[in-house]
Amino acid sequence: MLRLGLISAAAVFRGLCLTDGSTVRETTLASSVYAHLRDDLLHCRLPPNSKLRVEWAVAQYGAGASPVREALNRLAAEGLLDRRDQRGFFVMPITLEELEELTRTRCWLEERAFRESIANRTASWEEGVVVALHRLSRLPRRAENGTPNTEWETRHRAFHRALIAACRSDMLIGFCAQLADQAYRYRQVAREAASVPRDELAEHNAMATKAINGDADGAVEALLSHYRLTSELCSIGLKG
Amino acid sequence: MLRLGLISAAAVFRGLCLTDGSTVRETTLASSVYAHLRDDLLHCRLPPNSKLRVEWAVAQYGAGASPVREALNRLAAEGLLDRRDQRGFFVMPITLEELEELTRTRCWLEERAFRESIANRTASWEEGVVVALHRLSRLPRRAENGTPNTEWETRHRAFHRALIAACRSDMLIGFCAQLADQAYRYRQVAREAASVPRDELAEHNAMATKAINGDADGAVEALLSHYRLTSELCSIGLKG
DNA sequence: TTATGAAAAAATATCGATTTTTATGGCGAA
DNA sequence: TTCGCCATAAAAATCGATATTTTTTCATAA
Repeated sequence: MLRLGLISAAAVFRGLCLTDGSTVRETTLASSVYAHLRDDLLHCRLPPNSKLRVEWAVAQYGAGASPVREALNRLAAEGLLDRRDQRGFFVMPITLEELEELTRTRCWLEERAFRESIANRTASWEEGVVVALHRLSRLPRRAENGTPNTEWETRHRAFHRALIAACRSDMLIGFCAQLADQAYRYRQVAREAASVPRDELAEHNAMATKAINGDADGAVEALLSHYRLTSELCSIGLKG
Repeated sequence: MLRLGLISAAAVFRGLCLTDGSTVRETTLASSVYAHLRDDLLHCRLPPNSKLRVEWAVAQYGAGASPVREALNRLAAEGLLDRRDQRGFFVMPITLEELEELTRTRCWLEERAFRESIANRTASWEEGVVVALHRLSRLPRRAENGTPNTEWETRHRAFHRALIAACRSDMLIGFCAQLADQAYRYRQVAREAASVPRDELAEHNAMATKAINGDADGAVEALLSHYRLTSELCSIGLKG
């Protein structure tokens, strides 16, 4: 069946290029709406703190209320939306306090995951890190005109996932992914104070190399200062 | 409007005594169904690995497909259900491997949360711990006939929440709560090898006292052995 | 007997309309 | 003005029915 009427172009095709993975063909409308909404939330195309009306989403994504509400419920459970009974859904706010809590929590969890990964490292884990780093290094972070490079973001996410892949806890990896989603929102809205020059490739190189060499303390130090610097730049972007 | 027909008694009243809190009056059908389903899942009244048909839940909880599906989507996002597009929802399985991963992850996160809580302890945090411990100590874990005491479980959860309450990360507290939910399921299904005698009050006392006295290492050691022992008993119950 | 595939049954996913609740906009009174 | 209060509008929540997909059944052929 082909749905017609007041629908956006995005709604026609049940697929999407995701931030944390490749293009996927969604099988249900609910999952399609979920993926699109998630992408719009991560890129802060939906303003933080604003109300997200069901009717708006219905018109925007070309689905009925049922699949839209299912998608909204998922996103609320993941912490990207705030759900209030009888009141509707709201885009989670962006605040300095939340950024600080997020950064703290993220450093705690990623340090543990990274240390476990290093302690349990195998050849295939090492290879995954090397490949992810190589792929990341082949792309510029932004285009010449300063536009963020979506593919770079995808590979960046994949690289950090590769670092902790051997930690032996899918649950912990999932938590880290949730925190990475939140951090992504902050980077988008703050535009990360692009003025400060930064050699990200060197940073990524350092943490990967040290991890592979079994220098856990050094690797963790590199990873955490990477996150803290990013957070600091976001913080500047938020204030300024 | 009053719904009639093939509905269970539970469906009539939009309220519930929750495992991790007191009785709440739910405001929407979706939230009511969510709370009931969650409770049934935590107590393994819905068999692990079994299919959870939407129609069954509709009949069981006396709501339409829309609110039921919203509830199911939330529970899937929280890791209590497995959602497969076009296939439906399944109760998450109970396996030895998952128990081990769960225990590992839980120890990592709770240790961090506990250490932070102790490092940032305040008078009101200490008082919260003391009160929670006292309340827990006033109830038997089981009735004389061996029936688990629901109120004890509630207070047990509250006690562990109190321990990490000062960690300065609601996100981490939320993750710990999710892991506690999972652990609760394992304890229910394994019936926790009740044969082994165990002085749980002493265990709780030890971790609380050490934490309040600022003995972080000792408190963490007490907390983690508490979790590991429980996990071990569950493991025995699962195998046997 | 086992594999195959179409028909039937069952279950999921979705829509369109209705009910219920909340938010809004005057309008008169303190 | 500012506060309440009712009528209205808007939005959320929910239902009942339908469309779509998966699963099962069962007859038939290899």
